[in-house]
Amino acid sequence: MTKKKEQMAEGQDTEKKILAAARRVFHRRGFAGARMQEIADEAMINKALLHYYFRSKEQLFEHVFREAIGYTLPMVMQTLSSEVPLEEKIEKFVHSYLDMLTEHPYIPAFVLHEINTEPGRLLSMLPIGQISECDIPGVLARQIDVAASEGRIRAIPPRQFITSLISLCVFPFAARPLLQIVLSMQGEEEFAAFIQERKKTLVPFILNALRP
Amino acid sequence: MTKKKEQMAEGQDTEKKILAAARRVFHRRGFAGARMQEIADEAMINKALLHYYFRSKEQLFEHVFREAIGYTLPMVMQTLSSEVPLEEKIEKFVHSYLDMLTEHPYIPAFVLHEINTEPGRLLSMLPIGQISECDIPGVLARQIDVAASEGRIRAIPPRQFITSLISLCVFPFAARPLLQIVLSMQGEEEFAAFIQERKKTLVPFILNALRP
DNA sequence: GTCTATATGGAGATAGAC
DNA sequence: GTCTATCTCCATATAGAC
Repeated sequence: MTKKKEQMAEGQDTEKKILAAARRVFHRRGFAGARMQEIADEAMINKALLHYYFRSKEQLFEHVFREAIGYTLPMVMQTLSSEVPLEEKIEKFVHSYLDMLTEHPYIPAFVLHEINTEPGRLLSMLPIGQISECDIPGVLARQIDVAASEGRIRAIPPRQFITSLISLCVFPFAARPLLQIVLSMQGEEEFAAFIQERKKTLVPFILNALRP
Repeated sequence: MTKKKEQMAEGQDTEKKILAAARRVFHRRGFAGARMQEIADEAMINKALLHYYFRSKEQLFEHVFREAIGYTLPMVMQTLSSEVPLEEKIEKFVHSYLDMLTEHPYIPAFVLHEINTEPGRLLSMLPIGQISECDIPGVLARQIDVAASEGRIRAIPPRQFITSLISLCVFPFAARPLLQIVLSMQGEEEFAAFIQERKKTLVPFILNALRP
């Protein structure tokens, strides 16, 4: 292996280490609360290297933010706007979403905060085209209409249904520290058990809510 | 009116103006993102006055945070741990909570962010004693048990039920900017209409979800 | 590519006149 | 109580050696 290849390999590795560290720090503290020094420490490299790889804090943040959106939004949109039957779709959504959030538990609080703090600047980082293109409310409106006319479910305003579906999955992760107090569940494992239990109870809860 | 009284009156007025401005700025930007200068500008006073009234940014923040908790948590705890029948309690909770959040729409995102960012420091600002004292899970566990044994509802783990109840009310406010895109509702009034609609659909949704 | 050292600006906080 | 001016520190960012 030549010196050059070693350097390249190191370089890619460093970039990955930086991104991993930046992810953790930005997710924990948000853009305004994050410190480049803390990111450098977590990546075990020098602060100056951050600027070598990603020019500015702003640009490093943009990577992390786009990545967070990329992990979550496409799955939500694809699942909700697909053509599988409504009942099956609900089950699939709850399971996929809770699994994904278990892997990335800090994304909800992170995205919600940033989107509320700087709506203007961050909206440009969202794939608005994709979002309106896949037309979740439209697809679900049709599915609800059909299912309601067949008497399988009660009618419900599609936007209310979508909101409820997402709320029930995402909120526990965003509110985790508070929930752990109110429900007296301390520790990682207890919360994980709570989410597993939720996977089982949420599907019948929602299906029942729609029952005629 | 003496000079002294005028000064006192001015003083109280200034303190109120500062708190009102601090509330807006902290709610929008969070602790780390807020600037004392911006608070001073919004209050239309000098930056130095902030420190005259509230020694430090930290202390000013503590006022705003405690106030936010005070607006929201007591109502939630009292409503959920009261002894009214379950069905009635659900209706009362949804209405009171959505009304309160409509008045303070930025509190959810604010509190969720801060509690995730600095769990340790902020937990000391929460009335932990009160929370565990009123024992929401205990009261609801009993109510659910009774209602289930009478065949009025299906059994459901209390902590799952509490989480769902709160999620369905709070999340739309915390996720408002994203929801407005996904559901194409632009503007203040459209969102207000959405919340009013939610008040009507949420109660039957939840009651139905519990039906045997 | 990676480091040390440094420039630069901005934010919280204080001193002191009025 | 309220202001202007200023101090001090810290965070981002860059320069330049290796």
